[in-house]
Amino acid sequence: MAAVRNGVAGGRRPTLEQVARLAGVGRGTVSRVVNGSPRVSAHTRELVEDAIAQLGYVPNRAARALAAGTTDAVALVVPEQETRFFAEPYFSGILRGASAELAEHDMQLLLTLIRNERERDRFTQYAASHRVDGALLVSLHADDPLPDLLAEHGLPAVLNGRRSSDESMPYVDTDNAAGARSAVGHLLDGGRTTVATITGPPDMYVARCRADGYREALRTAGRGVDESLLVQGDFTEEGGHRAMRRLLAAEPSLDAVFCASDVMAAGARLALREAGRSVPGDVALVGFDDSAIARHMDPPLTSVRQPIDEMGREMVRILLSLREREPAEARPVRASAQPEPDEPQPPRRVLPTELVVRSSS
Amino acid sequence: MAAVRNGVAGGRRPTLEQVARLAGVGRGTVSRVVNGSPRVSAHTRELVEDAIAQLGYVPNRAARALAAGTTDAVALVVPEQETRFFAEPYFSGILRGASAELAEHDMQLLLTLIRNERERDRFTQYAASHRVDGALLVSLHADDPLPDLLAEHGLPAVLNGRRSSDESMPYVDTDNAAGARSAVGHLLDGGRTTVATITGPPDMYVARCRADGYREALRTAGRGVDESLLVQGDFTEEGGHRAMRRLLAAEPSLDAVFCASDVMAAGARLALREAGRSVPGDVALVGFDDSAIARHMDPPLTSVRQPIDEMGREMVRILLSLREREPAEARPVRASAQPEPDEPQPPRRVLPTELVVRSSS
DNA sequence: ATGTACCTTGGGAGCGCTCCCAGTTGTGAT
DNA sequence: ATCACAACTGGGAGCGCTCCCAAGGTACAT
Repeated sequence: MAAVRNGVAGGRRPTLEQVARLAGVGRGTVSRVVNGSPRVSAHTRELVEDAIAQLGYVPNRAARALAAGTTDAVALVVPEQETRFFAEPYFSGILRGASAELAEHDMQLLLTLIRNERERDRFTQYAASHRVDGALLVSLHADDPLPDLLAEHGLPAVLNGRRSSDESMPYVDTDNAAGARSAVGHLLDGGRTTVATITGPPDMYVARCRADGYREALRTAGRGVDESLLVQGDFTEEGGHRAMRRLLAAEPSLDAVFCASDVMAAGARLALREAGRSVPGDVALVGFDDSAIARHMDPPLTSVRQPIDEMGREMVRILLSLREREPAEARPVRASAQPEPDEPQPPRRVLPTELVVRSSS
Repeated sequence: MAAVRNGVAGGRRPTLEQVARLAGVGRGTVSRVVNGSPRVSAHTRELVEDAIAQLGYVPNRAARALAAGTTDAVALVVPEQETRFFAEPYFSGILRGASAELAEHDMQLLLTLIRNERERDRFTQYAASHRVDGALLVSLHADDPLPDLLAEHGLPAVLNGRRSSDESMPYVDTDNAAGARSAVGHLLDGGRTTVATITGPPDMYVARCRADGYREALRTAGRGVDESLLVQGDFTEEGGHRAMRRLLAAEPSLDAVFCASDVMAAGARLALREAGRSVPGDVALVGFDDSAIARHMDPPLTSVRQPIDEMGREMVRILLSLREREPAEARPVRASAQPEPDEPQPPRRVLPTELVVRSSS
């Protein structure tokens, strides 16, 4: 590799040192100016800024990372067994929100898809080598060891969605129960009498929340909850299809269904069509997520919208606030059950949902 | 991976130096082992590997980046005026493919969404500070200055899709004309007589290619091309809707339409429904992209699939090969029109498409 | 004047790694 | 035994930045 590093003229990128020389000041001063420290006189600052502009100086991030032990980058980690997650606007919403918020803080987003054991190890190593200042964890399964691994390495992390009702890590979630309540309430308000629901897998907390919301809405309306009207799906179209067929067979008088996801609603819609039931004439349908699918269904699907972009943004905000609390240094592994006095509990945020009414209900 | 990460003296992460001390060798030797250099005796290598395992050593990437001038990360850049791009499986496919290929090379993916001027500047700076070894550019407009800016900074880049027929940069594209030909050929084979097309904006090369494919297919079948059957859309649903209405008004006898994107096909479908035309009975419909929308339309849409994952992978492969040709060092800005003897022309790759036949045709 | 307190400033000391040049050792040929 | 040559190995010299301490200035009170 015969790299001729510096051409005679204009080859290499200018360094702090060169800026300092040109401005006639010391390195430290330039560093202060670049980092916006207030401890620089106005006059000197101007001098340095001129030199920076003249040279087109851009700080070398690698050097900064090495010297300061901070990287100005966070990882967005997506365990990706489920392609589902990926194609959904959900993902892109998180991405967009997180990216926008990070940009405002002049930080970078590292995207990490974890497909298998090997890639998880790879990421753990990466985190261990402190190439990122924190991690946003998305679509995590309850038994994923990743959060613990990160905590062990002293890397701050924020979850998207709780893994259980007593989530111990910082998280951002939507109010799934409230969303479900509004959906079911809407169906009842519309005069529907027999409202069923197609749920997600019960080992997912989000699915339980939505099912609970369904029950609460019925109780609030003074109706009893017929557990046979809760049928389990798995967040896939095929699962929604099966669930709907089962419902139709068991409960012919059914006139409304709340599906815990749009994708399942699409499957349910198909089953209804096959059974010759019209939507919303015979059966009203409501989904969850307000995805592209919802808009393109026939008829367009009423659905519960989550403020996804905002979730992404909020995750970043929390992550950054975390960083301020505990310096990026690897802290000793401490019993996580024992919070410190000035850190009463991990920050968390639950965002509201909104019902988008379309013609399926 | 029960690495005993920190010996008695907890706290900091082990360094090369510590590994060297423990193994009783020099820093250079450990570095060689870590980087898989062959110039180390088997015995010494074993010694070092033991020490690494014992200490749970993970190289500090920031230090490596600084010392070696290389970062083991590439940026995926998405100028995002068009949300379209983002929700589509197209994006996630590229992402998935690129991520998988990068993981195999132990490299990281930096995702950069560029929403405005400010963010573009930010990225340019970032690239200039050499925090990435290269860039994957996706969904670029023909007049985007980004490629030139990157070239100026000596940062290798690969495009997704050509900007014109004589693209000067390395790129990966699909054979859009061939895809269109197969779609239109399929419609003709099905006995359709009056086949129209809804095109994309003519200032996008991809749109022109698909329109050309449409023409070629007609000619190949021995039919003339009636230019009034080419109606311009803009890759949005609304545009597809408008275009279809125009077509229906101008050409009542029409019995097939090839849409240059699924999204436009969805709009067209709506217009057909409004006009009381059945699909595929009265009018056959074919889209392009094979997106989620295609599968969920009623009836499911026949569409042209592109090997998107593979495109992402291939982009990374090309980028890495580029890196080998020209060392990451900032090379002197050279006249780009003057290729070097050992670098005849930028690498490029055009991948084949596949027609996915569903019930809309 | 002298002292005190507070700012600003320069620059040494690393951060952990790679590069590369000697130095050391081992091998085979003379 | 001697020499040439190759194969290993150690460690100095940075990479460009931040951190931090001490030096120098300035302003005000004593």
